Amino acid sequence: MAEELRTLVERLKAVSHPLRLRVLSLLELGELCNCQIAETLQVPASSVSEALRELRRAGFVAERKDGRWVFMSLVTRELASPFLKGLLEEAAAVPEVQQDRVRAQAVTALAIPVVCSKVQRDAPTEREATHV
Amino acid sequence: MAEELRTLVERLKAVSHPLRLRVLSLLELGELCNCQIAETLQVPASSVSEALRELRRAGFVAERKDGRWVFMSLVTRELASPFLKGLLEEAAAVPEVQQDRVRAQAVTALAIPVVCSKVQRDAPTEREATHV
DNA sequence: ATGATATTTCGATAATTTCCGATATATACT
DNA sequence: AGTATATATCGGAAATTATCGAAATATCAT
Repeated sequence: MAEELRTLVERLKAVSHPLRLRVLSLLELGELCNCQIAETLQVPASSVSEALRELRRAGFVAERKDGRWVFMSLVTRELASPFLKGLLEEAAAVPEVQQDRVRAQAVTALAIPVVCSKVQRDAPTEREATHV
Repeated sequence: MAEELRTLVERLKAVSHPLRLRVLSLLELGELCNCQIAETLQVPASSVSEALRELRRAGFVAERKDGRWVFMSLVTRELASPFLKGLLEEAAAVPEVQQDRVRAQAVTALAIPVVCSKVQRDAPTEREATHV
């Protein structure tokens, strides 16, 4: 063990960001692909991709490629981290995060190709949330 | 309860910084004044003051004025926060933080005026030890 | 192969953060 | 009063980060 100070700070920075924190909390529900997250959070797919890259660099998230989709999930070993465990617990109480989870359930109920085409069409133009 | 996303992110940002994290961890030992921290960590007193301001803004730290000294301490209510508790636990395992605590014990063994004059003399010249 | 589409990287600007010496403010001591 | 000293604030240049459309890359479908 014996984590370096810089490493711990980098991990903290990785989650000190609204989008990245929301993405991290979403992944508590299980693995999701980039487009499912983009659709759930109503943000550009490139922003989600960048958020996931940072979360991966910090060691919180792992990827599993399946065809043209990349499924991201929490690294289970990380869930032993007292800090991450506490953070996820605290984040789960945040209203925005809870709303995201409701949206995610609607999104994951659909087949992935349906969701992703939807992202292609909607994200750049429509920015008003479909309620919730 | 029901913390806002923005609030949680601000709290995370406040500790996503090497100096601020070291200061926060030092305060686990008990209340310390600005100059004791500056001497312990060998950084300019103004940097410590700014670090403490951010930690105060985030709600982690409270001040108690006593003459020309300002003693800072952890807000005990905050220690109930799962995230902060986990973070402090994880930080306590970091070698740099452990070394800081050893230094702090030497510093707090001295009378405060002695320590503070020492800071006045030393801090501006010694620059080689700074990371961050 | 051609086209479609999921994801990543790039580019470029704007906004924010960092750092610390210098200066200001506040209290103590004589 | 004046001097000393503890802390806070300021200034402002450098570094870092945020953002998202556009372009690039990779895979699937026909």
